[in-house]
Amino acid sequence: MSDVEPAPCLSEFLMGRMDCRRCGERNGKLFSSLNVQAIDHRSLAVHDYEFPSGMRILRQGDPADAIFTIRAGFIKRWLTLPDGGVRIVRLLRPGDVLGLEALSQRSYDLSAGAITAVHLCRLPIEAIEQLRVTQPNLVAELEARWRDLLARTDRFATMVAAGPSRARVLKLLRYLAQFAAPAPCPSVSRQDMAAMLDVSSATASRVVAELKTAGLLRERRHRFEFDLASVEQLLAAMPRSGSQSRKKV
Amino acid sequence: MSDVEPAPCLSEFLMGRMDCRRCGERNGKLFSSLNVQAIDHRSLAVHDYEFPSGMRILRQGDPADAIFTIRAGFIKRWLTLPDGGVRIVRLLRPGDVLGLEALSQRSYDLSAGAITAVHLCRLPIEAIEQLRVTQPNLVAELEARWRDLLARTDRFATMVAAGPSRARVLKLLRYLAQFAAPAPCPSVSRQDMAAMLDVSSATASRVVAELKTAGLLRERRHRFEFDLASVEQLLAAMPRSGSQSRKKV
DNA sequence: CGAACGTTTGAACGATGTCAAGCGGGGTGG
DNA sequence: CCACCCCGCTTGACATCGTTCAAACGTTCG
Repeated sequence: MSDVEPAPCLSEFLMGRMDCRRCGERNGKLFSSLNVQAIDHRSLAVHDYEFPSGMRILRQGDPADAIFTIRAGFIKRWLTLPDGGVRIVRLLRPGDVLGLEALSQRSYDLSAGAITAVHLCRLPIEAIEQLRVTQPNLVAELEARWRDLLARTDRFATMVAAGPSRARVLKLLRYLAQFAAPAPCPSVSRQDMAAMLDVSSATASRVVAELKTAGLLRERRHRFEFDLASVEQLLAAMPRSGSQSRKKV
Repeated sequence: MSDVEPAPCLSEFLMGRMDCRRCGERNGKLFSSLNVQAIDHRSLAVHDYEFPSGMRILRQGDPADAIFTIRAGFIKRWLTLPDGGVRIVRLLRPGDVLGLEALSQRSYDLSAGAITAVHLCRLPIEAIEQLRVTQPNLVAELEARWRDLLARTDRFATMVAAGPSRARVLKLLRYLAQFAAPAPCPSVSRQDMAAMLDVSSATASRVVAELKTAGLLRERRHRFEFDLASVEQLLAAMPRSGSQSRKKV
């Protein structure tokens, strides 16, 4: 599942103009406290898009003129190192906002790509700025999203992408299952695993392959299907599941 | 430099009541756009504190009723894993705000400790909330700080705490020097290095020791003194300075 | 002066990254 | 519609790196 070349223009995947009222009904959690009807839909259209799995959505450094609410599917955000290498920095899921940095910067500082097929709404920053003055709760909403993003990043770094390599892969599976719930756990390419965990793709491949031959995991239709308890058990049985970490503090 | 036991009460380190006007003069960058005189100093006192190196300042889970601006010194923030292990998640420096999460949560979600002697101002959240309504730029200021914190965390995880263990230690030294500038590079305990980089303290110790015997680094008065160029050079000469990372994306 | 703790250092095993070759699937073009 | 090709996955062999374990040293603090 490699990344597809960038669309010359997002409009290729434009589905239509959104009716925010209806969206609010369906996705109670999205900007829950927000009265989206306050958006001046005449001048600032909210459109929704569907991207196929693997599609690049944002490129690091792109001019940032909108944020996106994720209505369905999973997204990865990554950065490109000076040497050309790639590191995946976080995952986003339905209910998350993609591209928050657009609200205080003029360019995206991470690339974004669809891990699965994705459905999202594009909100021009002008629309948000407009709401900011009329909707006082929006400020708290945004603040909570920043905080949540940071906390998730911290947790991922310490609880998933740390410890012995093989353990990291297992922890990633556990994380993915919980992260995706109630949606099924999306399958992730070995290379993406490697880029998330800082392990070699060979190691990622080996661990997954071993789980498969042990009958504990299967991969069908771009889904990982496995028994969470078994993975937990393997992790627990693992010699020092990732802690030469000092206990005393 | 282990962590000192928690102070029963911060007031032990209370230096006095602050005059925000004078503080603003000295630290142009702190909440630069902010008119701190708008704080009602009668009811909501701003006090400043000095902590010795090693002192624990905040404990994960503590009730969060204030943020702190860092006027001098360096601070680490860490989380305690379920198994009791410790992972240092980020560093803060003069000009940073400690405990931003207090503004949208009722408890701190990371512990904080002084890496060096530290001087900070305590701002009750009530004071900030008060300013929020009178000072419209404060919202943007806070948003920028969240964004910055996240970007720094991303960068640290990908550019410092990744790659071969020995390279991580070197990258940490490079990072520290740049991070601390123009202040001198503070020395960091091998255990803290280990907790930041997810390597063993033995490895951290070995790399530092080797640099010392090579005459490239010395540790005096809780300072690392070394030639940045030499460390860069070592890193460059390092076999694959941390990239089995895929190039193509 | 003793105890506690962190650092240093050695030795050895195990884990993991690198390299390389073979396989398989999906997409493209004939 | 089929064949080929490209790319990612798999898998083995191997060398190296890094963790673990353990012991000794030094320093700080009581």
